[in-house]
Amino acid sequence: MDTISNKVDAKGRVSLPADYRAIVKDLSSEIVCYRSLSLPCIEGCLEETLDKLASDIETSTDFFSETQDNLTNLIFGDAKRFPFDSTGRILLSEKLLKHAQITTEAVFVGKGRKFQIWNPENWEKEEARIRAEALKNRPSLQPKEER
Amino acid sequence: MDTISNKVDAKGRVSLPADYRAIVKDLSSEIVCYRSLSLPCIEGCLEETLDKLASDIETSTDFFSETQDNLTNLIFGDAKRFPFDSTGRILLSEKLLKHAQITTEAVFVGKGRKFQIWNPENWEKEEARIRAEALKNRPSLQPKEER
DNA sequence: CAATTTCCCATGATATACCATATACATGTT
DNA sequence: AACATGTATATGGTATATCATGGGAAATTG
Repeated sequence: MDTISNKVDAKGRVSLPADYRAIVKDLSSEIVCYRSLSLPCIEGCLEETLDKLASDIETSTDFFSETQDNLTNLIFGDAKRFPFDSTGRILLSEKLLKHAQITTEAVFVGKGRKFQIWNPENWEKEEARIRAEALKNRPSLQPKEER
Repeated sequence: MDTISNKVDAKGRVSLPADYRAIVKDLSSEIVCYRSLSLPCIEGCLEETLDKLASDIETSTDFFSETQDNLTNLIFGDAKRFPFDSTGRILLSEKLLKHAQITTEAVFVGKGRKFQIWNPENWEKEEARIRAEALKNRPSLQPKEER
């Protein structure tokens, strides 16, 4: 999956890039979005992905566990279903847009089973950061003819 | 799923958010609410969820099941059915409202199989607390999210 | 019979579904 | 290679349906 930038209109509507939609659509007609815990971006995935995470938590802790309580609150309290309209758009909420500082342009970044939605400037910085990080951790990948 | 704030009128009536209702309604026309054991909020779920909890504990071989048994009894003693009116509202009792310190505004927080109802200010604090906690413990969650 | 509770209808606000246009992309043709 | 044509996507706007909420009528209770 690649990185695609789409416009966000005054109502907060964005087209989910066609490539993303194709993967999602026959499985279900809606996706689930929530604020990233550690980054200023929106995360999206299929509902089944969240369900799986939830049942993982349920089986690893008991009904009265405080950890479980916190996690389910965090995940399900923040996540929301976003159905598509007939042209393949979703209507993002104020809360999500604000968290990701998105106003008129949204960048979709594929992450395998999930994807992220960024403000263009923030994504640019984040990508640079990730690249720098990757190079630092894998010196062998660095071009040698540089010098 | 999702967190939604609705008004509580003078009679103690609140609309159950539409998204919540959709999941509940065809299963049964009423939900079950009770005071949270550990937090200043109301918890709600389907009756079948409580039934499942009870039978899970009956068949459990867990060493601590006696403690859980007691907790379950506490919940059952407190729980009460709340039917909807024709517009999808429930009438919360004085006891529940007082426990959650709710007067004019009620915040619904999704938790997957159940949900909580909070006083807005209390929820704000609680959410901040949970987020901070989750960030601290993030390393253990990370592997699951990554994939 | 008074007081409380339950039920139902009316309204305004909001979100959703639908339709129309514009843009980009790919395909095939001259 | 350039153009034209067709298809699929993206974007903008409007009508419609749904929901939250307030008020009041009917039913119930003490």
